[in-house]
Amino acid sequence: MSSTTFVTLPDGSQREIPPGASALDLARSIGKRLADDAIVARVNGELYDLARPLPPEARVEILTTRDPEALEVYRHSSAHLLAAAVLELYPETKLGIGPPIKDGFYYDFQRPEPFTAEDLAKIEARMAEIRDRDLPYERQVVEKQAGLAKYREIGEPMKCELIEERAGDQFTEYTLGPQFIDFCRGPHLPSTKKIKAFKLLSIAGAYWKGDENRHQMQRIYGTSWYSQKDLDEHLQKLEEAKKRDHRVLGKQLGLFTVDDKVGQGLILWKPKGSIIRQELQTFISEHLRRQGYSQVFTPHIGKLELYKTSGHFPYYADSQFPPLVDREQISQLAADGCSCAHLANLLGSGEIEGFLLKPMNCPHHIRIFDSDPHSYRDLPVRLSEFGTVYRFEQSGELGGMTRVRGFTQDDAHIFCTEEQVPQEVSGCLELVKIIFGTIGMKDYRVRVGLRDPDSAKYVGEPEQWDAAEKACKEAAESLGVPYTLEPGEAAFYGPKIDFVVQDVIGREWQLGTVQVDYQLPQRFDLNYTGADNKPHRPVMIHRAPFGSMERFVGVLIEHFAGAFPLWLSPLQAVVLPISDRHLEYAGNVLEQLRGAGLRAELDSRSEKVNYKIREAQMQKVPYMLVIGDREAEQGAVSVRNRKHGDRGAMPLGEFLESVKGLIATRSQED
RNA sequence: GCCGGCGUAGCUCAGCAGGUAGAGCAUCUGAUUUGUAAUCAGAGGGUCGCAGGUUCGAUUCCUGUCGCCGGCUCCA
Repeated sequence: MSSTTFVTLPDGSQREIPPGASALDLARSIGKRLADDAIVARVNGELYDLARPLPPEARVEILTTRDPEALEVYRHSSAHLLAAAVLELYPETKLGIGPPIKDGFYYDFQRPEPFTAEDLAKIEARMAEIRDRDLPYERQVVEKQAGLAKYREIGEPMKCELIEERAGDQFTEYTLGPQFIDFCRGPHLPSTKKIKAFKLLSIAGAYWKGDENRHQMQRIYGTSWYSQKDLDEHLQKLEEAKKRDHRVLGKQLGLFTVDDKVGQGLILWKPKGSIIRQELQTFISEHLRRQGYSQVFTPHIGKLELYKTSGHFPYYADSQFPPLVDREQISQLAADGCSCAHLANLLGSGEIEGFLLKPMNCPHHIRIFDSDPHSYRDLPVRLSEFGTVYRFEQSGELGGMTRVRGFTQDDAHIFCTEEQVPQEVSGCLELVKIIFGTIGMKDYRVRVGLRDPDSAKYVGEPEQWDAAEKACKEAAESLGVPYTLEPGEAAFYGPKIDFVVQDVIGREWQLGTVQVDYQLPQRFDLNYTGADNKPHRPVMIHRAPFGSMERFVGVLIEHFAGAFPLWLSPLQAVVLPISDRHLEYAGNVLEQLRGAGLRAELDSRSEKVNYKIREAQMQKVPYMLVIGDREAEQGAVSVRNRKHGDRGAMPLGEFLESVKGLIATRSQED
């Protein structure tokens, strides 16, 4: 054992401290402030508890509240505090896992009784009590077998399972007070009193190890922060987010509705929402024409056989509506004594011919492509359609516009030669970039879904996969935004590039997607005649830059907090006469606004302007045109902008020119 | 699909330890004629999600069902 510990600090300076000294000792020797702010240490690249003795030679970095990793440790320790409180109050509870997560932490518990909201308050109070006891989080190294025996004895079967799976010959555990002990890699805070502000937020069900075949546990979610102020701000932010929720705004602004008499997960677009959708479709159609796409229309159903050929049935039978079967066939089966159970089996296995509500548009487009012979000179053929598809999502997953059972994709399929793939993929990405740029959506991430080499669920030749994955990676690269490679995230027929955004409560949604497919052309035996006068197999690219109109508009509502840019606003201007004697001129103004192509309305109610303004403001109408004596005399309008307030009077013609310009360029300003 | 919570007027919500309900906003009517975020008054509006059960009596308690919310699982 060396007689001194040599420490190198981040600035390169070196120190010698007594052997067995900890990072906390080191911090104290540097300064009280640092010691107070210290959360955890990074020692030779590994995170160390502050109290853990340093090795003889150590590069040490003290992590304080400024470091993101420190916050994770802080929240991990908060999770332990939660578990300790739960065990004190409900000793029969069994522990699962309790990691930190974005903005907080959770812990999974198993207990016969469900936790209630009142329990949560009790647990929170007990957490505060334990926190005030100033208990240290103590790290211990134990031998695997001895440790296992101990956890078996205290009756923690899930901990035993984890130890069996994850531990080497030794593992670490952390205690908190005389009772609480947890198999845990750590590190943790030095003491509970470091935890300043926390709140338990919700209870939810969660399968043990995320496996729906295992038992279900109760997960308690919480959040913790370095100060009450930070916590309050975070809670405030959650409140604000609720107001931006597209389900709330969609109702307030009259954009869409879901009616259980129609069915779960089926969006009814109200007139105002329909305008937004229509504008988006016009917008994208312009770019499709520019990029040489052809538009097609196809029906909502197709023969089951079609989807057997494509492979969608039976791979995805569970998430499809069952096939539509004609009456005669049903009667025949009944006459043959077919039971309901048998019928269900036959339907499930696809042994009864029928029609399927289409889960995807590609088979229809493929049949259009194949309805004519093609030469290499024709390629690429780009077929686009705002095609509505139906998927039977699990009921617990449905909600708002982001997860639905019927939706319209801004879909297209490109049939091209293998050589054309890279160029076509980047063409698709360019389109996505234009769309996101126009909308002003910057917070999206790009996910390149690659095949998982271990899995057999993919179809196609490895060489083709390699080529397609390469094309996707290069295209993502050229996009100039950060992207992640995600093995195992590919579609079964090919790699893909996805665009993922977050909603107001932090959930991620996939929007646009570009997928390279070598598989379907083969399944459908597609051909084109090459320059060598021989048949060749085309490659298909599936792409939908918005993903679906439903999800995209849902995300857009939240992105704009309901205040859509002028070109997308369902109502662009509202005319507000001050009194009845201005009605005639106001009607005149309305006519001219509409004549210029604006979506405008007249508020002719006998209310004060303030009242009308308030209403228009809450409806987030971009322009309010106040009409009084002065305006009527001068042929002017007084312009109030929803964001900038009173802009003063101007001639109507001038106003029209300015908004027409903003609309034509799809400006984000108004 | 699973776990938990919730479902009262168009909306947001109150109420009921079991005696068939109330506010604000919205709507309608009247008055007011108004200058940049709510003028005043009056009226109408609910088989308390739906179906069973317990009870003299259920919006309230129980069961089932449908839907919504949070999470889990899934997501071509």
